[in-house]
Amino acid sequence: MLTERQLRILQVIVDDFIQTAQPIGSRAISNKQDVAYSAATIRNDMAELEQFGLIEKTHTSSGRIPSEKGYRFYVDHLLTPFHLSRQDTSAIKQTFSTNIRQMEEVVQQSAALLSELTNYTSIILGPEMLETKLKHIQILTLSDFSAVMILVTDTGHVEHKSFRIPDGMDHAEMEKVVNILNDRLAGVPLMMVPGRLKSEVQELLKQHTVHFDTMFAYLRSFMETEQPLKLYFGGKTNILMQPDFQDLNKLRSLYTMIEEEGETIARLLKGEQNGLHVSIGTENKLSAMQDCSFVTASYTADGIHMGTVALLGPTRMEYSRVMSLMHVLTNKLTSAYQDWQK
Amino acid sequence: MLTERQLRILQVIVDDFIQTAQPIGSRAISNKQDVAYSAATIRNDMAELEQFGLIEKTHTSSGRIPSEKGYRFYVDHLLTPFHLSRQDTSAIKQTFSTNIRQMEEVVQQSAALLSELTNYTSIILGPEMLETKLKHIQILTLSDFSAVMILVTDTGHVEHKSFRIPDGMDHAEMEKVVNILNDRLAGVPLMMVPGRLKSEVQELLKQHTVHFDTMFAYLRSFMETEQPLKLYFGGKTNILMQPDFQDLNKLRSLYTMIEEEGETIARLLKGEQNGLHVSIGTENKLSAMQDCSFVTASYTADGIHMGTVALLGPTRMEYSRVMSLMHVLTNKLTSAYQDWQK
DNA sequence: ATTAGCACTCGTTTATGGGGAGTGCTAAAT
DNA sequence: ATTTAGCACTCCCCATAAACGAGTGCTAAT
Repeated sequence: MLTERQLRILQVIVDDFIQTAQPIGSRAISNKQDVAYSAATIRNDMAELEQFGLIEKTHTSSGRIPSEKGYRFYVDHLLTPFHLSRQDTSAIKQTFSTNIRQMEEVVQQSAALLSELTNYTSIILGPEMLETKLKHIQILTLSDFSAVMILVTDTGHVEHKSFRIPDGMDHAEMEKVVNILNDRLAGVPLMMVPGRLKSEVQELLKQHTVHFDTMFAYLRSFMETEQPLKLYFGGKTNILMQPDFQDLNKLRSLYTMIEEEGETIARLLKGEQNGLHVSIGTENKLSAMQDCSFVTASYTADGIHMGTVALLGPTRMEYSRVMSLMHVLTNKLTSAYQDWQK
Repeated sequence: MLTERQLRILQVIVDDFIQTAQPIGSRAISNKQDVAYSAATIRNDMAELEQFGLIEKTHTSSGRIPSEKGYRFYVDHLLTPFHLSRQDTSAIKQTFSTNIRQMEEVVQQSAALLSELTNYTSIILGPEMLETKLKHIQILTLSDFSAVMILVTDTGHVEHKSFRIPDGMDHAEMEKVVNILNDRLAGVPLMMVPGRLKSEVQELLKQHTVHFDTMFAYLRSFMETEQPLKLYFGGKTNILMQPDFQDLNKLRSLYTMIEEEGETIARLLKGEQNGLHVSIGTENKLSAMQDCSFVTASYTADGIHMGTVALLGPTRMEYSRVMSLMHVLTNKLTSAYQDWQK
C-alpha cells in the first residue's frame, strides 16, 4: 500500500507535470513550498511509486513523469474538489444568460466556451432526435422545373432538399402529394418515418398520383438518408497547439482524426451516456487518441439522455478544472433544455 | 535574355523539383534522358539562371531549387499544354454524371473530387446569392411557446430559425405577420431584404400587430445576420501531408488558417472573379499561405460570376495538371449550373 | 525513519574531423 | 566561340568524442 506521503508526492508530480509538461526531480519536489521532506526521502518514495507503475522516467536519470496508470490513480483518488474561478463561472453564466431561441445555438456556444476556457478541443454531440417527431412537410415550387421540400420537426429542426419536378407534374398533383405526406407522416417520430413511408404512403401515392415512380424515389432518398449526427467542434486547433504534440506524425494523425473521423467520434459519444467519464491514453480505442485524454459528460432532459459533451486534451490534462467545468456545463445544458421545452 | 537551352533547363529543374521535392544538381540534369548537354554546360547556364533570380541554392554547394520567381516564370511561359489522364477525365465525368438535384451537393462533390485527384486542399466558394431572391416566408408553430420561421430563396436555399412566441400572441396575429412579410418581401433580392424590412415592413407591422416590439426584434436579428458565405473544403488534411511542411509551426499556422480564417479566405475568393489565377508564395496576402500556391478559377452562369474554385498546395505544385483539372471542372460546374436552372 | 553524501548514468551540448554532393573556375577540346 | 573535362573549394551531414549537468540509487550517518 501507498503511504500518505507517497500519495502526496504522486499528487505533486502529477500537478506539476500538468502545469509544466516537464519531468520533475526529487530536488524540485523537495523545494516546493508545501513539501517538507528532503530530496532523498522523496527519491525513496519515488522509487516505490515507480515500482507500482504510477510514475516513469523518460530515461535512466531524469525526473519522473506520471504514467498512464498514474493519471488514472490521480483521477480516481487524488482529485481535490475544485472550485471554479470567478472568471470561469461568470463566463459560463454569460453564455447561458441570453434568451434561448435555438437549442443548436446554445450547444454550439457551449462547445466554443468549453474549448476557450480550457484550450483543449471540445466536441459536443447535439440533442438526439430519437424522440423528435415530424411536425410538418411542405413543398415549395421554385420554378417550373424545380422545387424544394422542407421538413420541420417539433424541436424546430428544419431539413430541406431541392429537387427537379418530374416532367408534366402539375401543381394540383404536387399538392396532393403534400397532403398525403402530411396526413400520414405528421406527428410520426423521425426514426419511424422511413418505415411509415413504405408501409402507408407508398400505396396511397401509387393510387393518387401519376408520377409515382420518380416522386417516390425522391422521397426515399430524402427521408432515408440517415439523420446526420450533429457534432459540434470547438477549438479544433487548440489541441494541436499543446506542447505535448511535437511529433509531426502524431500531429498529422490527430488532425486527420478530427477532420475525418467524425462518424467514429459520434458513435463513441453516443455510447457514453452516464455521468462524467474519463478515458486516459490507451484506454481510448481510437489509435490517434492514444496520447490524449478524453472526458465525456452527458446531459439529459427529464432524465432521458439528450446529448454528450466531450473534451479532448493531452493526457496531461487539467483534470480537476475540466471535470468541474463539464459538470457545471452539462447541468446548465440540461436545465437550458428543460427551459426551452417549457 | 535567356537562351533556348536555359529555358529548357529551368523547365527541367522545376519539373523535377515538383516531383521529388529535392534540390537537383547539374550532373543529375545532364543524366536525364532528354538532356544532351554536359554537366559543366548546365552549370554555366544554372549560374546565369540564378543571376536572373529564377533558381536558388539551399546552401553554397547544393543543387538548385526553383525560386518563387522561377515558378512564376514557369507558370507564365513554360507550361506545356497538358492533357489529362484517362483516370482524371473519367473521374470528373462520373462526378457530374448523376442527375443534379441539389446544386450545393454538386459543389461539395467537386471540392471533394478536386482534392482527391490532386492531394491538395480544395476550397470552393458556393454560388453567390447576390442575385437570389426571397421566394417565400413561413412561420410554423411548434408548440404554444415556440415557432420556427423559414425562408426559402428562389435557388432552393432554405434558412430557418426557431424562436419563442411572444406571450399572448395568437395564431391570427402570427398569420397577419406572415402575410405582411410575404406581401412585402417575396421576390426581393436577399441583399435588399434588411433595407426593405426597415423601410416598408416596419410601419405596417406597427400598425397591424400588437406585439410589434418583440416580433420586429426577432425579424431583424434573423434577417440581418449576414448571409454566411458558403465555403466548401475538400481534403483539409491533404496539404498538411505534403513533405514540404516539415516545420511544426508552419503546420500549425496553416491549420489554424484553414480552420479559422474561413471568412478571410471567402473574401479572398470573392475577389477572384476572372478565369484562372495563380498566386505563388509571397504573392499571397495571408501570411500562413506564403509557402503555398493558391490557384483560383471562377465559374459562371450566363456570363455572370457564380462562385470560385480554389486549390491550396505547396509552391511546388503540379501546376500543369492542376490548371487543366480546374479548367475542366469550372466548365463542368458552369454547364451544370446552367442545366440546373434550365 | 529520515537525510546527507557521493558515485554513476545518460541526455544535451559543443567541438572535431572525415565523406560526399555540388559548385565555380580555368584550361583544353571541339 | 561553345562546349566540356578537370580540379580545388564549400558546406551540409554524420559519426565520434568530450565536457557538463540534472537526477538517480545506494550507503552511511543522524
